[in-house]
Amino acid sequence: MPQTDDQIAATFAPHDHRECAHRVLDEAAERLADQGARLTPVRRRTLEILLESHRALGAYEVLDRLAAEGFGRQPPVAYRALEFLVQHGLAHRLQRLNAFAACLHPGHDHHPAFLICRSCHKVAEAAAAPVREALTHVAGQGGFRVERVTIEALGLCATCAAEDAPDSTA
Amino acid sequence: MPQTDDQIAATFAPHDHRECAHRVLDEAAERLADQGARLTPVRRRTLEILLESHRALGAYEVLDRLAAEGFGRQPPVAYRALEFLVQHGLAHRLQRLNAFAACLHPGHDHHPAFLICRSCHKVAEAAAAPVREALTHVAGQGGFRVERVTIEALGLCATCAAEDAPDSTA
DNA sequence: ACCCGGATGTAATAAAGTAACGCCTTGGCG
DNA sequence: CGCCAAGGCGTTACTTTATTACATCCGGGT
Ligand SMILES: [Zn+2]
Ligand SMILES: [Zn+2]
Ligand SMILES: [Zn+2]
Ligand SMILES: [Zn+2]
Repeated sequence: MPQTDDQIAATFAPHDHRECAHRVLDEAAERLADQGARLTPVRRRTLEILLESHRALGAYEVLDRLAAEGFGRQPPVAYRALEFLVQHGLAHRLQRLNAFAACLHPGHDHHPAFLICRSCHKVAEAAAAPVREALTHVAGQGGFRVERVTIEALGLCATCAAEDAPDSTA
Repeated sequence: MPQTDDQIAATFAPHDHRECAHRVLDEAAERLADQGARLTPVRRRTLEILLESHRALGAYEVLDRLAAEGFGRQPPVAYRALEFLVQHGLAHRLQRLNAFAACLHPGHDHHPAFLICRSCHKVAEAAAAPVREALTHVAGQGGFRVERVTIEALGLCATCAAEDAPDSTA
């Protein structure tokens, strides 16, 4: 399974995020090497940018960052890098947000459910298997064969709920 | 519950669609009257347009239709009518498609799961309760309180699967 | 050196969505 | 009736998101 309950809480709770980023980046490099895919500078930098926080970034936010660092400043630069990362399971696209987030569990279940906190805007990945199973069952009864699912939840994370404040971007 | 398994199959199978549309339109008018909301000409026509098929339409497709019939030809015309319908539970927005579909079960569960056939492009509404429950449970273990969910499945409907052809727009 | 495919970069354009404003109708009220 | 407030409709203008098309560059194989 992609992540335990602790990992959901860990995403939202304050933590040493450097460690998150390093771990994922290392795993990413390794996975790509296996697949014979190249982690070029733009791609690597794009992943690093996504990894800077647990928030999802729009393609144009990423593009601005890349452009500021000397990479191309046209939309395809960002879209291509992001698409590459998504295809190789290193990032996810959030439909509700038109945004992208680094995958924190590369190599595991690549179609997780997303939990989006409406207060801190962080995004956590949750195990989608049970959810997908329920959906596949319901659909199957109607003769529909599910191939891909999008599961995104909007809500309030434990950390924000504890603060009880209406907003916090910590 | 919003719909039975039969209703999923019914959506995808050939059927007298006039009947679908009439039934929903009547229910819609009734519901709006209860709520004191007005089903104005643009709004009514927008709903009728969505009801013409079980496919989801983009805002601009709807707009083109409205414009051709003498309504305004600027985006807000379509977006306002669509938003009104969504807010009153008469239509749904599909995140994956950036598109809208008439709700075929107004008055019931207003946050269904959507089953989108990749071949005929029809959209069916499935009972989301069990799915949402599974998600709420998983999220809850991580301390996340789910408030709204988006559940959309891409796949193949029974009718298209039976035809076994890779594509059919019937 | 030559060629090739993949990766970058660009310009240009499409598609989706929103803000802001004015006019007109509806419906309540003196 | 005349008046006003609210809501609905239409328009202009604009923002945000995403794609198409094409030139260039780089690395590896021959
Ligand atoms: Zn982290
Ligand atoms: Zn939060
Ligand atoms: Zn029908
Ligand atoms: Zn189908």
